Amino acid sequence: MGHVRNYTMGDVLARYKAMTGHAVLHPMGWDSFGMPAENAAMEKKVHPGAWTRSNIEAMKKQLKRLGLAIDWSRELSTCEPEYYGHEQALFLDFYKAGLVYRKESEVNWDPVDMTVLANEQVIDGRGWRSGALVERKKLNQWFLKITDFAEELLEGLESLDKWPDKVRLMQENWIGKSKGLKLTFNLTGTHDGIDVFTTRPDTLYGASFVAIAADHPLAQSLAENAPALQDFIAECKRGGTTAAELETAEKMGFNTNLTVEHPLDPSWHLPVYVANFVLMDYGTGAVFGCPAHDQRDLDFARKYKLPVRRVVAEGDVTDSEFDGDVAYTGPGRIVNSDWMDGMGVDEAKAAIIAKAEQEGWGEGQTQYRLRDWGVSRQRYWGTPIPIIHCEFCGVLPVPRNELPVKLPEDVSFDIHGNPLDRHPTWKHVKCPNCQEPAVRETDTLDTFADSSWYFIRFASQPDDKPFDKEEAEAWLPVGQYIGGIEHAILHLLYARFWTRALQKVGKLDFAEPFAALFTQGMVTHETYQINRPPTEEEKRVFGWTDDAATESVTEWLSPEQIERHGDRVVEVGTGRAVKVGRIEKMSKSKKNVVDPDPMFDQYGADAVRWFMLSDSPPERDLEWSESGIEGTWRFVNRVWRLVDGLEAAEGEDKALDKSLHRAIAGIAADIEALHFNKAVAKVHGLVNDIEKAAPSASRAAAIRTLPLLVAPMLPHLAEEAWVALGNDGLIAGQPWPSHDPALLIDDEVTIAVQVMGKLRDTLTVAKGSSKDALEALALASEKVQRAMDGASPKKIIVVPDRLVNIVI
RNA sequence: GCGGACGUGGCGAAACCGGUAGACGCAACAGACUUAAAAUCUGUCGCCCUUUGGGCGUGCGGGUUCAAGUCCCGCCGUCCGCACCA
Repeated sequence: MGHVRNYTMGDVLARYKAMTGHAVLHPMGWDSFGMPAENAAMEKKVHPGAWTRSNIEAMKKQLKRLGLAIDWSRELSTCEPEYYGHEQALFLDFYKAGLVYRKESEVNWDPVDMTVLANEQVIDGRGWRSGALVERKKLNQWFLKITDFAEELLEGLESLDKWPDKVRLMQENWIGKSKGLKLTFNLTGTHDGIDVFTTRPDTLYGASFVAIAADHPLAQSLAENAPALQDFIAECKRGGTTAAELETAEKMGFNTNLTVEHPLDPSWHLPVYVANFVLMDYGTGAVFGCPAHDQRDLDFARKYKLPVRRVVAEGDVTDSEFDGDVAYTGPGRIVNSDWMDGMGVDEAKAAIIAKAEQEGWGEGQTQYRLRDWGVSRQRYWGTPIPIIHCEFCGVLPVPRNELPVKLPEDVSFDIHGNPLDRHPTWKHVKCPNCQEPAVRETDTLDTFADSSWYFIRFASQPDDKPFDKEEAEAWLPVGQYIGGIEHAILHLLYARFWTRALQKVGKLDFAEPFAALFTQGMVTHETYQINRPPTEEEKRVFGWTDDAATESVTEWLSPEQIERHGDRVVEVGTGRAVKVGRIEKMSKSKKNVVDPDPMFDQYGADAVRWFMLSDSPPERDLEWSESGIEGTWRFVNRVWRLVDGLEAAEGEDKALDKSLHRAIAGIAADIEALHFNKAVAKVHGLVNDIEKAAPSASRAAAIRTLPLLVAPMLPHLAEEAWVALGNDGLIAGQPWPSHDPALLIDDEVTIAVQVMGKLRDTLTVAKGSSKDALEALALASEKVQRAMDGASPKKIIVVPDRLVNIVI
């Protein structure tokens, strides 16, 4: 249903835009590589390709029933070599341009299944199938240099004025530009130093330790002769790789017993720790800790009993000794900092950067939180990375005339690990340079690569290259992109990067792929659970004894498996009590899904479409309900009855004319703004007015116009109505009806009359009445006089055509 | 932990630049039609009271203003994202 909602919105817009004279390209494709297919292969013993293609067929059938005005001639599927072969060509273009490189990076490693796990396959620090404690392991992996574009991607956000502010802000934070100081702490008694990046150089006098990442070269070299440190580093590597896990893990440190000199006072020595909360990927992999003004540093300092020195005054508190467990990160005057005392935070930052640069122990630097895009996946169901590794010639691109590098079909998922790596023949090739035996790269590309350029392929799809520049540029950038908020950062940022990368290698001449973005809400439904005794099978598998087996198993139920008797909810058939759970996004795992097909059967596609557009604003979640779909079905029938019962009549109905012309203008404006729920409300309003009106020429005209107004939303009904009203051809080709602007203006308005801000009366007056006239009318009102209770007005506020407020 | 949002009747919501809170729909209730039911149609529908009137009301507590759902400050609650799900 989530897709149904998404595509219905796009379809309404596409149909409306066509009616208003625009050339519309409304294509459909399948982002069809990825883990679900491999999971299905493991669980159901089907080939990922067969599983994927049959899903696509089923979904396509469903979308066709929904009545989408889609140009199916441009359909594409990312798992077919006709698509991913071109992607491999683009990858090689990027490789040639220096936008691709290899480096070591950590993955979640399941030591039992001997396989790499995705973050979602790590549950509470354990592998989802094996239950083994997950470790972090380093592998050589491929990266795209998105950081080369960090500044551009940040600046580009400003031009995206048709994107939600929220998404732009999320991307801005993701890129995470920060200005600070990179400085070197000299290791006491040596000529070596530790480079540290800080955004708070103003707190340098509050430093009480230096911490380095477990992967930091210094930590690694110290560990060579220190088993305790080796153990500590191993400890740090336990657990997942996600930011949430790393940052919520308990702060741990290992004292190296080394010290560094404070750059502003070489006689002041700070201890050096290896710490689990310092990330090698960000900055220099080392930080200095100022506990009084950073929460993480404070937690760490309290745990290891390190000094906590206040260097920013909190209000008038300036004591050197810092109490409490909440760091102060707000503004204030610098204190206890020698020559910086009395400066503001920003002033101090600038001053110390200047001093560091002058004295040569540091320099001002801009850092980005954005990391390069790791595109390697140790999986089968993805685009093979077109690279060959030769023992003698090194890393070589696959020759262009050998593309596409196709996935082998004969693979098995019986044992773990990457099937491409295990395949007996696939990876063994001759080196294109020296002809000696060599091996293919067995990593495949992140599926985000597939979704980073599919919109270009929609616009232009020649056989011999990924796209034709002129043809693609004729359509692009995308005029309106509709997707879920879950894509706010990664997909949208990668696609923006990919487009820029194409621009850099000369394939395209624009930077931003999506001119306008809309993020729609999810379709949700209640969840249902029952407790039931275990089956014999479950007892056997889980080794439950008969005693233990009296404990019940909790199971999700689908909406068809429950029925209501008043307030009671029970399971169909068994009558067991059902626990009604939270309203959540429809998902197969919680079984709270509603299959569109039976709904099409029962109510028709138009009623389903209307439901998707009604009530909830499109950016918010929509709760599916049985009574809701019945309501929309009734409405579709009402429209049909109006058309079916049309009688020719004479005479003008001015009020209905106004209602019609307002609806024409209002519905158009709402669709343009993607306020589909408001457009639906306006259609309801018009239908109500038509039903109430007596027969007249105006009423007949309104009924004849109605199908055009609902055509983008209810295309099937509209076509039927069009024919029933005696018109030729398809309504889909008709222009949107025009409206008379004169009919949108009222000659009378109802204004509010308040006494002391409270509503006491309303008055209907001629539009544009003078302030004096409104004031006089308001004071003359009996209700107003009663409310004033003899008091005399002190002040009267008059907002023409709006209200009068009398202050006494 | 960091970042982002959201909170209005029984429910989904609307309310443009601060100017009549609750348009429109769902559910519910009453009535008409019917032998009956469904469908359809008509009406009621934020809460409270001393009911041609009045008081209260947009998560909670403050503030600004003639006037606050809307602006400001502080809370509370819920949801989403966090780089190998897509």
